[in-house]
Amino acid sequence: MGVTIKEIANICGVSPGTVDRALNGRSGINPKTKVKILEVAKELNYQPDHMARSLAKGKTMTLGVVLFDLYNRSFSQLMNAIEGRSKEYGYFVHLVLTDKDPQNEKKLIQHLINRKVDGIILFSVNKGEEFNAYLKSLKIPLVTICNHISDDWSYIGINDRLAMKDAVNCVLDRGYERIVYICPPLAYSGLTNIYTQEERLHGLMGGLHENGVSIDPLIITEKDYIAALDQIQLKGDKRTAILCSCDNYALEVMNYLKTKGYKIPDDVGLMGFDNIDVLKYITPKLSTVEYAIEEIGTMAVECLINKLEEGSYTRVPLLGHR
Amino acid sequence: MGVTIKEIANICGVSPGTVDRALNGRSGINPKTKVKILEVAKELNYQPDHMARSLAKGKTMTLGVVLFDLYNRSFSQLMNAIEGRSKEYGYFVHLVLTDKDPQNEKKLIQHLINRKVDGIILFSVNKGEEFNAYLKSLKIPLVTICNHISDDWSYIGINDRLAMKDAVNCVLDRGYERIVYICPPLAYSGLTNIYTQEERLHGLMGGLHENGVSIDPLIITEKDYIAALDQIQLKGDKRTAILCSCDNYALEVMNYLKTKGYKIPDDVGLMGFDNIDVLKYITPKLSTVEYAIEEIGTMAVECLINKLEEGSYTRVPLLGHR
DNA sequence: CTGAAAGCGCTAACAC
DNA sequence: GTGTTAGCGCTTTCAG
Repeated sequence: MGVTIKEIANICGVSPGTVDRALNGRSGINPKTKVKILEVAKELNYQPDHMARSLAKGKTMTLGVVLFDLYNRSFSQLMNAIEGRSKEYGYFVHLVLTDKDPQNEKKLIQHLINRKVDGIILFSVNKGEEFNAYLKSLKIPLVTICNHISDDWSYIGINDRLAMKDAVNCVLDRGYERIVYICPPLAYSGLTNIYTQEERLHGLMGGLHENGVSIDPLIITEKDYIAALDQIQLKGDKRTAILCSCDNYALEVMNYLKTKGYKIPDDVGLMGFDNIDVLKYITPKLSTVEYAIEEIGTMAVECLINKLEEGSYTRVPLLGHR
Repeated sequence: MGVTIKEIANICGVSPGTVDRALNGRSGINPKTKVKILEVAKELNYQPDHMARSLAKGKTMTLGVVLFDLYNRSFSQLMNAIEGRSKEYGYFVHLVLTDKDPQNEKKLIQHLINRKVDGIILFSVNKGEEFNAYLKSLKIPLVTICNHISDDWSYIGINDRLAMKDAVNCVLDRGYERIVYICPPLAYSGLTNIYTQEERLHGLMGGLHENGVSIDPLIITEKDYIAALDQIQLKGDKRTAILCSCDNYALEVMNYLKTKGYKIPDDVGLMGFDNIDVLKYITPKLSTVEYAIEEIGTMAVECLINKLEEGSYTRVPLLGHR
């Protein structure tokens, strides 16, 4: 197919080794022969075979990225950021989507290993000791994002707990006295990795039980949370606010509230989490928790590449929110 | 690192060739030795080195995917579909994002070539004879999506022209007599590949000049189309409809109209294109043109893989819309 | 400064 | 049926 190092060597009357020296700027080569080789290479539009190089060097300059899907708006923003930053460092990405299926995830990680990616950025659906041990056995640099697995790995994310607590305080300040919390993933508690969601729940509970306040929220974990919500009396003597563990749910709830004729935020309060970019088109404005999702992506890349090239993980502080 | 075919050969007291036969189900091997080899392989958790295999076979089982970005909602839906379908066929994807920069795109395509992807799915920002010749020189199976380049390649997309024409007719039926068309990409006419946008424009013009109708639309191609729109008197003796070449613009326009206090669709008509999934959360409901964006992705994968494995492109008819 | 040669791990054609 | 061997294209060590 393409022109090889060998052909260039033949044409220049030198050996493949010398061509390699010229092409890769290694030392120990006569400037004149180097120039000539480079000329010929350019002439022939030589393009190195990445595959062969990787095999020889044992390094692929590829990062594996494991995400749930690209439907959730945050995930595509995340991926966009990861792709961009990786490219800047000369690494490229190998994206696999698990669809939140733990078995699938294991298979796909194994696949990335077989493809000899240099490192992995993992938004995991698996959890637990066994899985952690498996990851360790892979002996590959790995950075976890959004869902924590264990302290064996760098973790990039925000302080979800604190963020949700702040959100709760904000809601209480506005005078709501009754809280409905929507978080379907909690139904998978113990089954899959819902670390982020659990953190947010903790934040919720924390916010509802301090500073003299003590409110017990009504927690909805049904998959069909709209149906569940429909069973609840939303207007009563106490003003109700519906908090959602992410904007996606909040948007669905908003649609529901609209069809029911409830006014937001007067009749019912509503709050999301993530500040996905489409919110700017939504009316009424949805209250939410904002943080830099792209930054999670870029930090993950930097942390991973740092590990690859310097040999150690950098400790990344939890990112901010507001 | 991992256990190799050679080690297995040693352990089983056979040759690497035989191990290969067992592992890859090739014929000409004693069932008994095969069983033994497979056992040992499983025991040692043998994992084939994809890199080495690719080098030896000259096939990577990887598809390169070239998109603008993942910000546009349609693009992430597209990518999600591509990843999923590829996986089903045992191919994996190598995603690169051009950010609509033609030079960048060329660089990234070259990169995919160097990585020896088996085929490419291309949503191109480049166009023209020269670029087409370049693509041909690559001698690699390639499928174009959304933006047409030339008939040298399979093209997967919808009949944008007809779809827009239908949309226009629909708008006219509703009694609007003045049309503003928003399509900033048209400013790049001749510079980058805006095939899809041009088709939509043709559809628009077609719809406005037939069946006795003859309306000249006001076409806005400014990057800051909101500012441009702000210069225009929207309420007058003739009812105005604003058509947008995609939902993204329509959403921005809707925000603008809301702040100006215009009622949609009474004061001003508004129509988008794409039916991106977030529209279901938008009020008032945005009129739009719907088509199966995921299908473009899956068809592209199938068309490309068909070419890879059968050796010929399948002709894919333009997909439907409504 | 340059060449020769051994490998990276796997495949496949050709012997035995 | 099985072993041998020559690659795939590039890197790298060791002589010279």
